[in-house]
Parts: sequence; C-alpha cells; structure tokens
Amino acid sequence: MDFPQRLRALRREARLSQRGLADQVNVDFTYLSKIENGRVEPPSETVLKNIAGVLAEELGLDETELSDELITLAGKIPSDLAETLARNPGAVRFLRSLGDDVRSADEWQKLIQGQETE
Amino acid sequence: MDFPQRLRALRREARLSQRGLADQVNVDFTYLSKIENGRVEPPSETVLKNIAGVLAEELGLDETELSDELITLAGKIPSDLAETLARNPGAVRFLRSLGDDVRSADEWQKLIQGQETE
DNA sequence: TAGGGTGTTGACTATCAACTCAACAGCGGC
DNA sequence: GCCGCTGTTGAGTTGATAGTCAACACCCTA
Repeated sequence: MDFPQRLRALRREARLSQRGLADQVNVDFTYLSKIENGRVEPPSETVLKNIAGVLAEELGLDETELSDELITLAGKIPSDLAETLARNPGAVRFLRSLGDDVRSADEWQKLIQGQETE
Repeated sequence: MDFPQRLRALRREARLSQRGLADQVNVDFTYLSKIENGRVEPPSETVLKNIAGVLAEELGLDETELSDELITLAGKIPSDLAETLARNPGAVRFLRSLGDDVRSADEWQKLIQGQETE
C-alpha cells in the first residue's frame, strides 16, 4: 500500500471528508485531494504529524506509531530519529553493517530484544 | 568539532586552497569560504560526497567513512541509508527503542557483532 | 430542480535551499 | 609598488517544495 492509498483508507475509516480532515490539519482540502491522488508529493513532516494526530485520535491508534508509518510511507525519516542518527556516528556505521536487504519484522524484534536485555 | 571547522581542517591538511578544492568539486570557491565560516548551511549531499572524494584521495582516507563523517556532521543522513530506513519500518522501530541517548562506539560495535554472528 | 455536501483539477504563488558572480582586501615576494 | 595568490562578503539567481485559490462536476435528497 503506498502513501496516497493508505491516507485515503485511513481518512475514510475515520469517516472524515477531505474538508473535514484538512480543516483540522490546517491545509487546503484540495491539497489533500491531490495527495490522495498522487498528483503531488506527500506533504511536509509537520502536516504528516498533524494528520497522524487527528487520525490516531479518531481511530484510537497510537499516535507515534501512526506518525512513523505515514512518514516512512512518505519516504521520509522522522526528524527526531534523524537527529538521533546525526548525533550517533556509531549508529550510521551500524546501519551500514546491515547491508540494504530488507529485514523482517521478526528480525528487528530480536534486535530490539537483544538491546533491551543488555 | 563542527562541520565548518572540520572542513577547513581537512582542506588545509590536504594543502588545498579554497579555489583548488572548489574547482575539483565543481562549486564556486566563494561558496566554500561561506561554508567554512558558517555563513551558510553545509552544502548538498552531492557536494559533500565530492568533497569527501577529493579529500579522501588526497589524504589517503577511506572515502565512504569520510563521506559519512562529513554528511552526519552536516546534520544529514546519507541518502542510501535513508532509503534503507524508509524501506525497513522495523528499523525505525528499532531505532526508537534505543531512546535518544548517545551510545559509545563500543556499544555500537557490540551490536554490529551480534548482528554478524546471526 | 435546487442546494448542500462531496471530490478533482489547473493555474498560480511564496518560501527556501543551494548555489553563482562581482567586488574587494590582505599578504608575500620580487 | 604591483602582481599573484589567498580568503571574505553582499547581492542576486535558479529550481524545487509546499502549498493556496477559483472553478467546476458529481452525487443525494427534499
């Protein structure tokens, strides 16, 4: 599922019109339309976070998780994570050591566990 | 050491004038001057990579490492890593699980090792 | 058949990042 | 004292990003 599709699906699930959502997010509703139709790039992180905020509330989801999902779907990196990375040169080396194969959720989960028990 | 200082230090170590480096990197030398004086933001990743290429060659350093160092010092994320992240939702969760404390090189090294033995 | 609510589109705009260009100033020889 | 090399600065350019605004079309229903 790409970003436009996912956004539209979530918005409909929340039973919001484009105008309804756009108003709460402080953008023009025609902009949402273009986004959902892939006519323009996904919006800025600010707008993405606002959207995640409204939709998470409306759907009873975790805001951070939804925000992360939308932001990465949009092909961006949450800016707070980006900062963490920039301040952790080791993290960059670590990520490089992984190669660019896509890992399964399970594999990542293991890494997280390994991390936590330390 | 911040980005402007580091760049100037490296350039001098390589015994290059601003014009000398700028020429090889295809930017105007006055731009380098502004960068080294912090008058403007660090340059684009493209330019950063070119700079790293020239300086690594000149100084006998590993190009990828120098590139990563400069890019992160510049407060950015190497775009290939960014893509890897965007394609690995799990990686984002993993990074979040780390919190934003800065880890030592050692700790990261352990993680890398743990990873490799799997 | 009119009117509110829905979504789509094209044209336009404002802001910003990433630079270039012209000008000038200091310093070391020779 | 001027020439060649160094670096600094202010003003301007260019292309991309992130939107807005006006107009229109499709329902549904009263």
